[in-house]
Amino acid sequence: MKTIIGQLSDIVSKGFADAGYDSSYGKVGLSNRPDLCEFQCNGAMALAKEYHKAPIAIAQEVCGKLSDDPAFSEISAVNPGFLNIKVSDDFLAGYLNEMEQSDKYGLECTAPRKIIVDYGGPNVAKPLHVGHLRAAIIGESVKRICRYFGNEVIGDVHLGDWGLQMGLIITELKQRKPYLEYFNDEYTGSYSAQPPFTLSELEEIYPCASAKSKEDEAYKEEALEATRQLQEGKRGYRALWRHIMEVSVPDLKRNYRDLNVEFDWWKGESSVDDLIGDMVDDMKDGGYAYESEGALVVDVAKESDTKEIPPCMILKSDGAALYTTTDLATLLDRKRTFNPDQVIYVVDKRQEMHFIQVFRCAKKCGITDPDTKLDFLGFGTMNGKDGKPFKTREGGVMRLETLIADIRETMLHKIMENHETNPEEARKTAEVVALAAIKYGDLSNQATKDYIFDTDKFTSFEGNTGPYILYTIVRIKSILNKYNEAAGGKTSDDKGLPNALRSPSNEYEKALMLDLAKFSQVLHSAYEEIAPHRICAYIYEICNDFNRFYHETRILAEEDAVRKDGWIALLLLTRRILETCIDLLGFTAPEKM
RNA sequence: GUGUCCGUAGCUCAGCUGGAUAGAGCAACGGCCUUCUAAGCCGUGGGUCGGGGGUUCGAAUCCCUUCGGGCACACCA
Repeated sequence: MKTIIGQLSDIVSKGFADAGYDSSYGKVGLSNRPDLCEFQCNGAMALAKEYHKAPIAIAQEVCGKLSDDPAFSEISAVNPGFLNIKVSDDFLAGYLNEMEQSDKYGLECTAPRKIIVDYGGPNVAKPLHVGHLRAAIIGESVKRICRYFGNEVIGDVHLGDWGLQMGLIITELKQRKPYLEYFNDEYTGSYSAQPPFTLSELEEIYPCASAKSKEDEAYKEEALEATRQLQEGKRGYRALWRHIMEVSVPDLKRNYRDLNVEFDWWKGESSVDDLIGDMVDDMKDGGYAYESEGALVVDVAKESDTKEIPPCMILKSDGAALYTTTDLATLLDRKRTFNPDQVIYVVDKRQEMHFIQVFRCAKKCGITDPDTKLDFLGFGTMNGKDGKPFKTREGGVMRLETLIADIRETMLHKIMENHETNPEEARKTAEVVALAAIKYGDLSNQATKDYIFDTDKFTSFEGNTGPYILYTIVRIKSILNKYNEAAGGKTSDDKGLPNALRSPSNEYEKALMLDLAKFSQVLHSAYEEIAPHRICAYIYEICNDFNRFYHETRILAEEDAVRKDGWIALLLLTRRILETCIDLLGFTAPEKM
């Protein structure tokens, strides 16, 4: 079904046409003066010039053609030329009832496309830290939004498992345990099934090696050489690599599960290693790649560039692959295995230049089809309250696990303070609320901007926070459950509940209904702009309007059964819309809190 | 240096393809619980939208300029 704005635009456009004007000026938008009207059309002012007429005169003519339309309870022409509109109660109730009956609340989807969302990008052998949080949260939401629109969507974690960091780990391990068979070139037997390190050892090895390489030139050389040998297929190193993956990947999966983040593909840089050789040859044969200062590069600059875009480096002067190489090969792999219409990269915005180069290079060399959309959704830095990148109190990088545990702890305390519940139940609730606090805190900000991760703010029950949203949903659930119990229902199954909405009986109810009616409109903007924060702003508005309505209306005590059932239907739809939205954001609501 | 993003209330942020009196939340102050979860609701105060020009009937929004900040500028990822 058409969005409410679409439907109103159709009506107003007809009014313009009936009055003898170009109907394309009849576009209706949300009111920016809610005190005056619910919707508005500014077309008359834009038309004034073309017809050499006062805008208010045009608006009055159009208004005259529309004043009897049953969709409006009020339409007026206001200086200098606004058309102010209030929809009729019946129109609104009718719209919501149609929504209620429709799949996805009447959301119109375009033809399904194949989309890959590339988010995550964690390095194996390195614990997830707060730097990975935004990619996970935003990417998961983007994936869900794209999927809701009926697209075939793949979430790919795209592990960092093939670069210098692997060489560094191997080098450090060799220094510590040179006697291991992996370092013996003469060894031809099979390697141990048991990894020669534990997860915590591995997590300690990488930062240690990384630090050494920055000070010790020879050490770094060795690591580079080890990286190259690993990529060339040296047996012992490949075996070690498998061990690193065995130890690391399950831990990553566990961490992402805690965030309610799920990937369809657990591919990585290493997955495309065998594609690199041919790909590079093709780039050379096609005349795209040439040697520059010892390295193999492809020019990607364009005349329209406002700044110099350096050539895209395909191979380093020592012949090893790098970030760009694996990203290009990944695009090739994606084309061959999935052939997506669109690939969305949810990555730190500091990497924008890299992706400009990769995208251009991929198109230029035919690695990606010309009509495949490559989108870079660069997100900003997560800062602490001091406005500087988020750190632990000691100034180190905070592990994601620690952050989550801290927030859960805070939530648990607050829940225990507010209600007496059994500790086990409180703990589970705290986990659910904590996740909402973290995710909503992130997603309610525009992805592209830096934001301040303020634990006190995000875990607060007041204001524009995840817990406030959840609290509102829990309130609704509570009423619905009580209604259901009183009616003798035994489950919280929606099927037994009334679902026919009535015309609003007061301004609070109408405000809530208008919010719900905007669902499709909001989702379209969130989808088209790849902007989850639109959904946050939307549900915050719903929650505010619901709580006002709630405060003004004694629902369960209402004696008029028809009216009461209408309200229950409204609550049910409100709850379903809210739950749909938070699911798109990547979190859930508890039963109680 | 070049490019790019940003600058909105004391703080954290909205503001759709230009529209009417620039909005929320937090913090401050004042109300509202014998009634469906007060983790709520209602109200008060708080702004030269960094500065200056321009386009337009109309600018926080578009253009130019200036100041202040973030970030990026080929052999890391």
